[in-house]
Amino acid sequence: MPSASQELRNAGLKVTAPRIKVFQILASASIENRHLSAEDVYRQLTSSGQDITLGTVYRVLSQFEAAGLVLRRNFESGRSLFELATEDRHEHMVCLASGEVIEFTDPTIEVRQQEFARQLGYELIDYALVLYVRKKEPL
Amino acid sequence: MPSASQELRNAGLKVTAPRIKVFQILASASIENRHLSAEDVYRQLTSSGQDITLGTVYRVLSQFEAAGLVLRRNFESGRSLFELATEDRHEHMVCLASGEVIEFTDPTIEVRQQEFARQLGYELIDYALVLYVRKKEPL
DNA sequence: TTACGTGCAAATCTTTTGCAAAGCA
DNA sequence: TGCTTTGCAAAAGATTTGCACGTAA
Repeated sequence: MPSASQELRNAGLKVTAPRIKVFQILASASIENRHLSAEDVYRQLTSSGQDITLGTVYRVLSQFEAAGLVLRRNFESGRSLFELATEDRHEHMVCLASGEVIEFTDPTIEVRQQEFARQLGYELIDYALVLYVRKKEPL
Repeated sequence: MPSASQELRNAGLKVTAPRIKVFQILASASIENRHLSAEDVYRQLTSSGQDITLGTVYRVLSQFEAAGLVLRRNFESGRSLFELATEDRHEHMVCLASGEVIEFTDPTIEVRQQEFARQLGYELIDYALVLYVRKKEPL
């Protein structure tokens, strides 16, 4: 796995302390498949003694997004969630009760949709799928 | 087609002028498959001489959402878009070349996703699917 | 050195809310 | 009449931005 500095350089971004820190937070969150708000990133940094501004976190996240390092999700209204961009496709399931975001993959979805588009005379370039769900209470 | 007043009564909402007006705006937008922001609804009303507050538009839209009359979408960041809830499900296919929007339905999609959510312990409430495609040139 | 990045705080935008007046049933 | 709804304006929450200073290359 390339270092944060390396990733930043590859993306054409000047290497600075705030960018490295934000990248590392996102990278470790990525391992647990978690989506973080700007506030989340900010709190994780300040609570571990790091010195950064919320405004800077927003600026860094926007730059990362523009550079293709990060994806911004707007599942619910009111705030964006950020996740490190990876090569693998995954869909999102959003729990309407808790706001929790679950990632899942379904290899057949893409195939089916490719087929669907093809039948109508189109080539499938990309797609967005979000399931809105509610956790079932055990009876 | 039932009147706005009738729809409101059926939903258990007291019939008031602001509610009727907002419902009618959404209904006419629905014919063209357009999604409106609260601001859009507000402007359409005030610009046609109607007297209403943006705050009231928000309150009415939230009540409609709670009553199941309206769906709130969060496609892009920053703001919600509202559309009248209808019986029929349809997906959207957006042509990246022409910008054309094609509606389509696939009865198997919902079934498969319902199954998927169930297996993970969730109940599927709704989902959003957008295909980004490109028109194939006949060779 | 020099253009770019950051801290700080104020500004902006969307949405919600408290309160008193007005309206539906 | 009694409870709900609305207007008005202020509040709240998320995100952006202007400016002066600091810093990577």
